[in-house]
Amino acid sequence: MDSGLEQIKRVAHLPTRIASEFAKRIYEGSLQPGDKLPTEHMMAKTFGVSRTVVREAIAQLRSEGLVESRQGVGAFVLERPARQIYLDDAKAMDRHDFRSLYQLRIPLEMEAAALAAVHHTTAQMDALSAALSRITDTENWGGSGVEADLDFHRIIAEATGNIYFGQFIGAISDRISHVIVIARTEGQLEDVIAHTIEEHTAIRDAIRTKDPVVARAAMRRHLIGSAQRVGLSIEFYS
Amino acid sequence: MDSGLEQIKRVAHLPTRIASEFAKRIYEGSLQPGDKLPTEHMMAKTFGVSRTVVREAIAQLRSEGLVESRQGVGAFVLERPARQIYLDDAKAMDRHDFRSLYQLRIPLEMEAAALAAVHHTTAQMDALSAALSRITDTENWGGSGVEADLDFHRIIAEATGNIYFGQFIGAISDRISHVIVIARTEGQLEDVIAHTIEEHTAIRDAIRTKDPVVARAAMRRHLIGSAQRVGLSIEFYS
DNA sequence: TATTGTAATGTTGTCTGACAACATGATAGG
DNA sequence: CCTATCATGTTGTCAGACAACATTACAATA
Repeated sequence: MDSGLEQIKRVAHLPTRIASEFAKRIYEGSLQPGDKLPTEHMMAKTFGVSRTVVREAIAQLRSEGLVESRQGVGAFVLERPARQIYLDDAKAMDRHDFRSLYQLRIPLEMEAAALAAVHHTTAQMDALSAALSRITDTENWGGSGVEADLDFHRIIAEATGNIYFGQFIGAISDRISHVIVIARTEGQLEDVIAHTIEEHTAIRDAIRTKDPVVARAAMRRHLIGSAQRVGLSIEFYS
Repeated sequence: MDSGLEQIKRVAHLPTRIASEFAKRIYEGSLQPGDKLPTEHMMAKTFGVSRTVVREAIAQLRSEGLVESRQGVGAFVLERPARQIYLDDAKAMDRHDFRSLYQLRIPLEMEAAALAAVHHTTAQMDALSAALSRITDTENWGGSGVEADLDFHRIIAEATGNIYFGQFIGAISDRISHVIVIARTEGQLEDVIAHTIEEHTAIRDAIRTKDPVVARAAMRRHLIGSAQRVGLSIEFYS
């Protein structure tokens, strides 16, 4: 089959064409979050298609997370998630996956601590101390304690001043968070809690020194300790 | 507003319910890539809805990349991309973004080289040498030369034996590849090429020694050199 | 017997019209 | 001023029709 002939014959699917047109407007900024799309009736008239085609196009945009429809009102452009990286979460994470992702997390978190030592702001140090207090003060080690812990790490990633550290470490945290919840619910020994709190405090203090080497070492110690506490043997060379 | 009342009142959007049902079947494996979905007519009868609702559900699934429709034939489940991590590429990458992503890439690639030194297979070493030959032999430094270069790094990531290294480094490579193409098109000095080839050869040879520390150091040297060659000053502590 | 052409049937793509359900704004009544 | 009702507009769903494409079966011809 001559591919030139096939190209001539193929007519683009109408809903996809219209969905692409609006996606383009959203991505290039001429349609902003909160903006209302034209009514279905108006779009059908403007593009010279049936309302069915318009509705299927909106179904596509909805599925892509770009718009939401409100019955009786219209379709509105959604805020695009600040998140620029997405980790597939369709499959439940088994122990091997967790170990693999944890292994990848280690060099990232260590580098983030070093960069945060150099680049943090006063506000970020305050936020880090607040997260540390939430870790220390929690009465729900496996619930809000995990949230505070992951917040602590996210704040460090943000303090690198490099958005990708924030994005990647945030994505990884989201993916492993429920595994950590389960691990903490199953074992709440007091010395485990005490070590975890001490290690986080040491990281916070190390970052405050502004010395990247010290900060990196404190994070390394915590990640090793943390892995051992959940029975993980992780090979790494950082 | 009492949230219990709101829960009772809210009826889920029909196309979304049907799309979710099929997405579930696809994710849990009862529908496999290549399988044909029931006809629209049959689905409408089975679910007791109009064909419009079914079509909007299929539009959603199509938009999620889970199915493709063939006119006159039916809708078929698509292969799910092996990729489990997605980097948003809606926005063009500027120099600052490139530097930030490169900064994050450094600890990952160094750790990957170390792990690859320990875990590589004979086939992976052969593939790495083949990619190295493609780098060395290319007459199109900015085209197939870049492809070979990124393949080289992907093979190393795969040789870690940890799928997340492959996924993350692959995602990053896809995102920065066209920037590298442009950089190489703009400057093709012979000593730049010679250094790049020598550094890749050193990495290949270091991984072959099975010594993670040596491999890590070779990758570090390359990443520093590579950054300098494109005029990037990157702060890192690995 | 093998190949080609045609007809029948089935399926997706699009259109039209109608009504249900929801939302908003204006107006009237207390 | 507040509440209820009505009118109008918009999305959600249904039903029917026809276009466009795909597949299969059967007949005609070499």
